[in-house]
Amino acid sequence: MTRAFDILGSPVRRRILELLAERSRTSGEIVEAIQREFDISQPGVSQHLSVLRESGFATSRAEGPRRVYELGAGPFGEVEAWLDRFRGAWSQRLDALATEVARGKRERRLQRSKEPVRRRA
Amino acid sequence: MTRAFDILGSPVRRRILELLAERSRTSGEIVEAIQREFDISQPGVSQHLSVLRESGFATSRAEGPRRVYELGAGPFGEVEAWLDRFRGAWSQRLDALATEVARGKRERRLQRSKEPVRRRA
DNA sequence: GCACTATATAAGTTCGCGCTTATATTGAAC
DNA sequence: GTTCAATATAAGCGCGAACTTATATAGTGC
Repeated sequence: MTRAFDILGSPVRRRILELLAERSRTSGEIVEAIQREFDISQPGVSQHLSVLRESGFATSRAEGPRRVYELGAGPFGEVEAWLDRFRGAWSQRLDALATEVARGKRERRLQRSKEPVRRRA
Repeated sequence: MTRAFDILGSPVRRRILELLAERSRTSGEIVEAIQREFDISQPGVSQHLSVLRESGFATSRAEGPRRVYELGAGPFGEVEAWLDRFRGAWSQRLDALATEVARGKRERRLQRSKEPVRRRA
C-alpha cells in the first residue's frame, strides 16, 4: 500500500494509467502518446512502465517484438480501502461547506445511485 | 490535483489524516501520536501539518496557544474523481481474476465467477 | 515586565526519484 | 548468420522533498 500513492504521485504514470484505462497499448504507443505531453525520453517512459508493472498497476505480455500493456488492478484496491476511511468524514465537510450551494440534502441519494450495481441479498 | 497524490504519498501525512479522521486534535497530540510510530522531530511533524493545511486536507484554528487540526475535504474530491476513471476497468480485472476478497456470497446465479471467461454484455 | 508552553519557521543537509545517455536484449526479416 | 526495430536495462547526475537543529512567534500566568 505504502507504495501505491508514491506510484500514483507521478503525473507521467497517472497519464499512462489513463491511457491504459481506455485500451491496451504497446510500449511504443505509450511512449508516443506520453512524449506528446511530456518532455521525456523513451527510456524514461520505459522506466515508468517498469514501475507500473512491478506494482501490478499494469501488466504486459510480449507480442512479437512489442510489449502490450494492459491496465492491472494492482494496489487500486488498497487505495480505495484507505480512502474509505475518509469518505464519510469528508462528505460531511463537504456538506458543511455546501451551505453556500444550498443543495437539497436529498440530492445525495442520487449520488448513491451512481454506484455499480450492487445486489442486496 | 497534481499535488494531491504527492501529498498522500507520505506515510506520515497519511497517518495524520487517519488520526484526524477519528477526531480533531491539537498539534501536540498529533506530534505525540506520530512520534510513537515514526522517528521524527516536532518540527518535522509541524512541516507535514503545514503541507496538509496549505492543501486543504486539514484546517486549523487557534485555541489559546494550541492549534486544533481538523480534517478538511481538500483535494479528496479530485482524487476520487481521478479514481473514478478506473473503478469500472479495475473491477473488471478483479472479476477476471476472481480472487481477492471473495466479496461475499451473493446467491444470485447471475454470475459464475469461477471462470476466467470475461463476457461483458 | 519575565518565564514557560505550544507551535511554527529558518537554514542547512542528505538521500532517493526521475531524468539523461549509452548499451543490452529480443524478435523478425533477409 | 547480419541488420533493423522495439523495448528494456545500466550507470550516472541533479534537484527537490523530508528530515535535522536552532530559533522565532504567540499565548498564558505570574
